Amino acid sequence: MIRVVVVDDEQLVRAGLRLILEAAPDIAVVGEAADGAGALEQAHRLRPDVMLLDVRMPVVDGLTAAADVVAAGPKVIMLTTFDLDEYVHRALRAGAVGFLLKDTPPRELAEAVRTVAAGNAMLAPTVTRRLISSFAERGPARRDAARQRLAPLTARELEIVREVARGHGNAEIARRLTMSEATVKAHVSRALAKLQAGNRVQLAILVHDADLL
Amino acid sequence: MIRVVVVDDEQLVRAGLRLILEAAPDIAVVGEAADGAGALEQAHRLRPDVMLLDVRMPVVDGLTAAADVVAAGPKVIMLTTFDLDEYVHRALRAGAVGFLLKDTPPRELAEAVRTVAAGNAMLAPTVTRRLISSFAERGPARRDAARQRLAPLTARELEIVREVARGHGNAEIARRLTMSEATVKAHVSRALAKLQAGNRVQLAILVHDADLL
DNA sequence: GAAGACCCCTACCCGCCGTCCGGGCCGGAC
DNA sequence: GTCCGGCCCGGACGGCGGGTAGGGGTCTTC
Repeated sequence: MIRVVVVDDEQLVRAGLRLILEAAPDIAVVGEAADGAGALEQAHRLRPDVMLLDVRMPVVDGLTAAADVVAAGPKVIMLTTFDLDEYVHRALRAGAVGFLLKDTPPRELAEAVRTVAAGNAMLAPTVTRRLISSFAERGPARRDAARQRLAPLTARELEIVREVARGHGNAEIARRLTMSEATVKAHVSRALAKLQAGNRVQLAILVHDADLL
Repeated sequence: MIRVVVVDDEQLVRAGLRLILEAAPDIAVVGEAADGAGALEQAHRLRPDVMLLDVRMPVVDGLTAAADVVAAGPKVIMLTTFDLDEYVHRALRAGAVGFLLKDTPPRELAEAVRTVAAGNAMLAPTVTRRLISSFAERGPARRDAARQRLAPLTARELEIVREVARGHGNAEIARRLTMSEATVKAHVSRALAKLQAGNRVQLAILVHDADLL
């Protein structure tokens, strides 16, 4: 049985959600709250599996409460009428694993609760669409290219280049890896040649684009 | 009526998908193909609304064909047995708006076709989950912090620091901005002091985190 | 209109970075 | 065994990078 708490400032909405969810045999609504503060309190006291959080609420809104609720244990599904980008960003950064519009069909809402309880994620289709495009654009396009360029490096060379990318000087790198500064320079030089780079800055950029830290 | 083409190398799978989809009154399977080449041909000839593409196929696999199919018009939903990260990355970069596992329930499959046809996106829950976490991590958290650190720089200093972040040497920067190399050094030096950085590499990292190029 | 603040530019000195050269070590090929 | 190639290490030299000091320009502020 999946234990759910419903949070919304409008009692009518809470009642509606409760009706929808309790129609499912494997879902039980064990609590309700009317704002973010109440949500957090319920999260600690009832320890539900899933929490449905309205975005806009008086006093403490859902987005503000989300991070604390997530930290308290429950999976969080955000509910909203408008899928504004800013809402989505903040919600996902806060650790929410669901983001649904209030016009979601009842069956999908129950399905979302199950999906989230199982450790997966569920987003409204429009949200998914934009998440994908933001991923495809600034996604691993450059990252994979950078990794491929770094491929010819030796394990040791890569290790040193990563230190370079952290902004460390040769002397410091030498201390960290317990070797002579001259050796560090040699490795850096070899890396520069292999990657056809002129600067150690360019090495750092490559490593950063490749996401290695 | 949503017009769909099903692409899979196994005839049995194609037949199964056709059965599932044609059970829906608003979906019609208008074609089939057994590999990526066939998929592309059908995409051009039949101009379907949606194309279901298996990832692993002989000759031309689905991931390779996806980009061309997308360019030809149809929305693409990828189908696979395993949701490997690499598959997902390539598929989304190729422009696919759906990524489903083959164990998806029939009802959801039809729903995915409708969702995609309507211009939205549909991913398997496990895929959504990882997409979210990759988004939350590399969110604008660090970007804004970096921009704030760069704030005290003057316009000119920022301009020069950006050149530094591109991996250019002082002499080259001097040529580009038509000034003396000594001047470039002075600006860099000021920037280093303001940002409490020890290296020009650290400047480059800041600029990159701030997303300025 | 003079002082002050800020920005932009320049010149010189030193330390770090990068290059070139070479040696020791291990693996496989024959 | 011997040769060969790749990888890791080290030393000595030239050039680039960074620190310091100072001059000129414009805009505010009194």
